[in-house]
Amino acid sequence: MPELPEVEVVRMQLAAHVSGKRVTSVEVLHDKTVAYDRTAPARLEGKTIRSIERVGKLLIISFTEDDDLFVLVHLKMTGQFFYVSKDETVVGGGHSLDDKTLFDGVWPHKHTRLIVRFSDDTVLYFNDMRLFGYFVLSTRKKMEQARQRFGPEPQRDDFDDAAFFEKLHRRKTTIKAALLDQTLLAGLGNIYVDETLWRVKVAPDRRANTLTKAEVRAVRKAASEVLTKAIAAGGTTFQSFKDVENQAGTYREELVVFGKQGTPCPRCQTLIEKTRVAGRGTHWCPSCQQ
DNA sequence: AATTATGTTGCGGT
DNA sequence: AACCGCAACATAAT
Repeated sequence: MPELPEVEVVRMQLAAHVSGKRVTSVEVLHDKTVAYDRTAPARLEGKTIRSIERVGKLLIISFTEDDDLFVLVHLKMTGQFFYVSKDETVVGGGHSLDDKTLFDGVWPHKHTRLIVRFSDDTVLYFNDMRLFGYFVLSTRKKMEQARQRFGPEPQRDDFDDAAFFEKLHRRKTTIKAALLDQTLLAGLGNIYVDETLWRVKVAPDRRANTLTKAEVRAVRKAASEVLTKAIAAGGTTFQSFKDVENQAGTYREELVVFGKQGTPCPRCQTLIEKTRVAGRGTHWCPSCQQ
């Protein structure tokens, strides 16, 4: 269930390990993963990976030999990549609820949906337990359309705070629902929204249109800091998730409210509550978040 | 057995 | 024409 930091960690790992490699075969193990077009991935055979980019939580793979061919990958809740070299050493990464089932040292396993093999005998596995994720071929036009559905990412230095305020000001929904909307702001998910709102002392069920300009600026800044720190920590890991070179992301240690219900708020000692906002489990301090 | 899960999308209603 | 809230997608753990 990766959010922007986890997807960025995966992107960096993939860029380091498969950029410049030539695809020799793509094996589709589950049709839904490729939008039921099981023959399409064969078009990747013989192509060399040029780059791996990320927009919000979406990965975009491009190829040296074809300007109009892209792969769009979304991990959704349980998608993960593992990159395995000839000697079976894991040097790729992914994310899972519980790697006892999803990452048991055997490839492929029951949740492996697609296998990409490269000319140097290395292999990339795409696993996705819940089958919400996708790995689909795209034209440049469709790729651009997908890109345009995302709002700006909070870390951008050209972020337009005034435009963001105007958008939020027109929203009647809760600030939490608004921050989860990827067309407004790209990258935050349930964990990092809760962490961001705690930092700026805003209650998750406040109406988005009640935030002041100063609060909106603070939200953007806090979101940026949270995402940047989470990337630096290798993402957030629950259960026993393993990451780059078999390391777990350590941002979990820095979480203040997510999963901390019943523990004292580090700012005011009031107990953190877990409620439901925007249909999601929501963690917050009822005293200092207003 | 029922509830929950770090994400998005499509639907009916406003 | 937006915008809103919620069910749906599919699987496993508690």
